[in-house]
Amino acid sequence: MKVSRQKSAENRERILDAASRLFRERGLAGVGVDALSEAAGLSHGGLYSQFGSKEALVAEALRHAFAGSASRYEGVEDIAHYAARYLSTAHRDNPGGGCAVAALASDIPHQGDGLRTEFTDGLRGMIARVERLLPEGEDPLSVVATLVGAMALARAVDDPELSESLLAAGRRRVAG
Amino acid sequence: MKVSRQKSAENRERILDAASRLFRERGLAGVGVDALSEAAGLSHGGLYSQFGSKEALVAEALRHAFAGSASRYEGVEDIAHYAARYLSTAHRDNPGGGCAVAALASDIPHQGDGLRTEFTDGLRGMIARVERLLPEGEDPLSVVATLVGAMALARAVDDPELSESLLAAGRRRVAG
DNA sequence: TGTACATCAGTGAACGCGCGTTCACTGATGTAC
DNA sequence: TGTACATCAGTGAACGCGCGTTCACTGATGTAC
Repeated sequence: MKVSRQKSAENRERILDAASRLFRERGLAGVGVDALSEAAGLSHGGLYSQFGSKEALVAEALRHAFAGSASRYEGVEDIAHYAARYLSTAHRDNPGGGCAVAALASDIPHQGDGLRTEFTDGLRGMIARVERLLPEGEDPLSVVATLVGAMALARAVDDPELSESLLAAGRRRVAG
Repeated sequence: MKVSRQKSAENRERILDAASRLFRERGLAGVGVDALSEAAGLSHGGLYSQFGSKEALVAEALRHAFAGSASRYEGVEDIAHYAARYLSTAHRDNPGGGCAVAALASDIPHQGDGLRTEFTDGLRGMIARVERLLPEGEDPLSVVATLVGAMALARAVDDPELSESLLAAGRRRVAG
């Protein structure tokens, strides 16, 4: 059955919310079209009528995730505060609602050009956000590398103590 | 047909070489059993007779990759030299022969306990290697986070200039 | 050293399954008059 | 405002395909005598 324009727009938003969360939680290859449509409360056909292909949906979901990241650090005014929030256990334990760069970094090299461009744009946004908080002359690229690396490793290891140490070491290194 | 013990051991080694390379190049989910056995020159049945399951093979291949990493930095005597080699374009462009930590970091959180333990062991090896090169009091964890983060991002972005800058920024940060 | 035979690494057909995608269809929406 | 009808978001069955895995079989190896 047809559905009102507003309802359709709501459905689209619901798909993107679910997709961007699931992709960050389980990786791009770890979420199928069925899981995506079920999480959004539609049949997979409905999802195809909105996005046309899984790859197109992934690209939009990635942009959606980056838009959320941009707003999440708005009130932050110094790099120590940023690092404390980024390298927190709360962020580590909530990849689905967190930074898409840290969640998907090693997935991206195996993806198509469109996705890599989307990812690069999102990373540039993070770099710009960090740069505004740094003293003149400090390189935002190495700070971002440290933040992303520490978070990715803290999520990967199976030793909680080592995980905490990685976060703490990253915070110290970045905040000086 | 049966095969001599030596031939069988050679086959096992050949499978592990191919698997550890392919997994680092395409990710754990990106390589199927057929691709693995073809790369090693066996049927997939032969692969199963050696390893029993894909997950068991992945675990052994990961250990195999880490063993290679351990030997690759043997001659290195200071951290600047280590960083220059690790954050080189040669390493960036050869993930299949490079560091498994950087290649697989964000794959690992979605894997079973055995693999996470294997990964954690490999990461500890890298941390120990870095620690030996650092001056007293410097934290090897933040150095490793910077190295891994810079490499993962340099491989992910689609802008060659940004990629080079990420490597260079990491080298500067680590080497002082 | 030579013969008989059990072993078992490797073969290849077949399995069920979930993947991404297609498509004929439905029926409320929203437009034309 | 009321009626007629074209639109199109969403449904659900079906598709081919590649996945990981199983298993009856093969035949050279390596052992027992």
